[in-house]
Amino acid sequence: MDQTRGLVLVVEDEPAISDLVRRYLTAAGFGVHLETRVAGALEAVRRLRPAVVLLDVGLPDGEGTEVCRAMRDAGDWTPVLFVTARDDEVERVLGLELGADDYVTKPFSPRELVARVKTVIRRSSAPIGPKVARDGDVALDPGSRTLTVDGEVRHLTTTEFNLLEVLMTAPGKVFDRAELMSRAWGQADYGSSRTVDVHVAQLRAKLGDHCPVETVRGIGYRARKRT
Amino acid sequence: MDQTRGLVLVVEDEPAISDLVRRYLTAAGFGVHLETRVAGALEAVRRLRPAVVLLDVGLPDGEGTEVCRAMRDAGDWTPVLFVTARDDEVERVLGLELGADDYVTKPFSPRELVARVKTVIRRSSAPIGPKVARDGDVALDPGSRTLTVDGEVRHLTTTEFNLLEVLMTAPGKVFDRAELMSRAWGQADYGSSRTVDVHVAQLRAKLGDHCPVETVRGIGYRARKRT
DNA sequence: AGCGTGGTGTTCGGGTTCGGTAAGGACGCG
DNA sequence: CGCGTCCTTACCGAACCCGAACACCACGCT
Repeated sequence: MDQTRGLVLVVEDEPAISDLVRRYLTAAGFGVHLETRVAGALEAVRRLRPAVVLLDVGLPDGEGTEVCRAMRDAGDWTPVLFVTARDDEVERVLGLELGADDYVTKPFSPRELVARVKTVIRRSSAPIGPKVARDGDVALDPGSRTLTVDGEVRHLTTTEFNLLEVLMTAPGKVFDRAELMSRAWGQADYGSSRTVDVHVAQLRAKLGDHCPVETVRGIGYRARKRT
Repeated sequence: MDQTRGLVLVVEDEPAISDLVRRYLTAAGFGVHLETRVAGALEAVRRLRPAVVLLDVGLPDGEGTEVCRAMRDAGDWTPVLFVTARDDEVERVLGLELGADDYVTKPFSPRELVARVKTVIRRSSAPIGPKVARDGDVALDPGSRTLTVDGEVRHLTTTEFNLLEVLMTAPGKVFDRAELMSRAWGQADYGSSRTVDVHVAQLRAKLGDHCPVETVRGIGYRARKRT
């Protein structure tokens, strides 16, 4: 098992899930180390210096969120990807305080999990410095989760920020609504709902003329490409 | 039957369903191979190397889950999409035990099925470079769904873009009107109407002299072949 | 060359689909 | 209980597709 792409620390107590995750991650070229408790997790992070930590929220001896918080308190900003059982845990996990990088909800598609691990790594291994997506006057900082327009900070809700982040980190690329749902909400929704549209409208209202999001009729949306 | 978007292996014993699925997938540009038994499925996977496997859970000679498990055990990570009859099969199929990539429950809308197949393929395929179809000054980018002529962006409607994309991704190949309808519109039914001609006219109007679409009298249209 | 026929280019209005938006309910949080 | 946020629904205007109708062109025949 070579780990050409880096080591993933998996903290998960259910063997059924951890086995599955291990198989997929190793098949994708990652190394995998497994912990089942909060207790051992922190120690493992320090010792192994993984590229990503995959954290189950519900563990036998505590919550995965504790691990993340402890890491951040110790100055460790290794990317963390949460696995949540219920949707209503999502809000808590994705809050500003915690510093989670992404999350997936059970039951999840293993392949999607791998895809998210890859993107998290790619994001974190990008050139250091203020990692901001920008478009003219608009600057988006995923680290502090803040948006500045004309040098002036504007408040965005969690959903709005996620949505704008997805769009602006791939300028020019067109996302259909299902894909936006999947990326910004963490769950796929193939029903015909106008949720995405409403939040895009919110973004436009808040950003005014600066809003880089444009409509692609019949398909979805995309962020204006900087030329 | 050519398969511009890849081959889908459908394992399904009910002809009513498999016929429907085949129609929609081929209309969407996928190649389709049908198996009705667990027995033949594995062999087909090995031989045909499909881009996706669409597995019915309930088959005459076993469960579709066996196929998935056998594939994974053999080191085959081809994306698998399950079709389940009952909701309570979902948990078992998705992630928790098996490593399916997605699922649909009967009865499903064919449109949704196609959307999911596309999603699964997108997730599994490696990060894509900008694959642009070009002809001289004309460049077509499927990712951003933009058309540039002489470096200047022109707006195309969804239908126009799809049509031009179909033609330009197979330069030199002649398409009759029914085939164009099927590829660009995603539906097979075709009365004798002049709809295609109208949109070709629109393309020519928007692209002017640069338009690579030429008429093949008595047959249909083709994109000029650049060598 | 003239002419006829079948195929194609083009125009245009009706009907439909799609996206913007506003209003209201659900939910969690303080 | 008030507040903020999210999601749904319904309505409306605009963009767009389609089909028909008509003009035009290519080709073959006399």
